[in-house]
Amino acid sequence: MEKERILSGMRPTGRLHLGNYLGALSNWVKLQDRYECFFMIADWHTLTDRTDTKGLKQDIKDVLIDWLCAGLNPEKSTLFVQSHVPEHAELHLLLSMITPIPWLERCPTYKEKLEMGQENNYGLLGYPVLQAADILIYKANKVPVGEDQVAHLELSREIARRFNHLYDHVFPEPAPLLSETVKILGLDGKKKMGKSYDNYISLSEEPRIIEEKTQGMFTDPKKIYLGDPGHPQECNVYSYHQIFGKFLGENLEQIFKDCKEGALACTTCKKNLAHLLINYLAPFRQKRKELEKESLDKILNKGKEIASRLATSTLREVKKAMQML
RNA sequence: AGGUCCGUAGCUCAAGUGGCUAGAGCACCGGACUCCAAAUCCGGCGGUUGCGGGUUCGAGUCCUGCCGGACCUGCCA
Repeated sequence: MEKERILSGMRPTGRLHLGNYLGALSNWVKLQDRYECFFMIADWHTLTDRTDTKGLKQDIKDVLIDWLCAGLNPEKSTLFVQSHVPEHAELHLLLSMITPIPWLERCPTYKEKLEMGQENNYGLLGYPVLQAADILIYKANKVPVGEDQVAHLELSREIARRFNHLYDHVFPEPAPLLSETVKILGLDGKKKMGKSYDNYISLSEEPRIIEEKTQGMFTDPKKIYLGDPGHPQECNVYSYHQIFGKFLGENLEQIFKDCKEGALACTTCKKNLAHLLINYLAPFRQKRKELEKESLDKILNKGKEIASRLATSTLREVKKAMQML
């Protein structure tokens, strides 16, 4: 029986951080064996809010390197850059003709971005249509998404349905693949980890920087003096211990108890965490060092080839269905 | 293409009819306080006022050209 197909993507934001890894990437790695996977670096999508394209190439490379460090395997999965397969754009154009604007205007992410003061450009409004094209051009059955992406995926399904109804049954409706992911808050303990909040730890972070950053983490505001009882269940540093502790065999119960009794100083607790993270990330740093020396064009070229073949074939079906061939 | 308005610190905005060294909040950095961090209190950094000309003793402010942006009208893609 044929494997189901998956498409997912990330925007080229440069080096990835723990949030990217725990929230999506580590899950992708697991999906590789069960599904036929297409993983895309969405450089076109990033243009909706990035006009400065200096450094974009490096950002793409950095994302790819981190993917490989995390365990994405180009022998198993197709890793490619969106703009290397221009068929996405052609399908996007065709789909845009059957997509009513109100469908796009009511997207929560779109409305949020506008409220944030982002420029209301054509590409931003059409973002979900391009996303639909990304998915449908590979006839992906499943799309691993976070909660925040469900609405956009719903739109892809509607567009697929509409196309199938108007022309011919070309597209399978892509279903969301919700998998349990680890949510990690940023170093500030307030917002989710994100590059733009500057509250992250990169997968490739230098040990010295990891020490500095963990030292600056937000802790329990009720624990002022050394010896004060802590509240580990509400402390962001403890939640990091919970996430990463198992990898180095930490005794979580002991930490919890010591913190609660005031026996564990936050400084010590943070030093331990830094040590933990440095060890946890050591393999990433090691792997990156090796990969940085290599040319990765081979991987991207292979990805482009496989993706293009499929994309071209789907696009031909689409145009046939529309009586354009 | 034409018309109206606008452009001041990284961000949001101040600077009566031209007039002292262009100010404040947020952000950032440092200090105090903490085992750290946060909160709070001090202190600091930060500007060729979009660019170039002009009028004037004196221009962020007035005139002009360009650049950039918002909105309106036309062009019936």
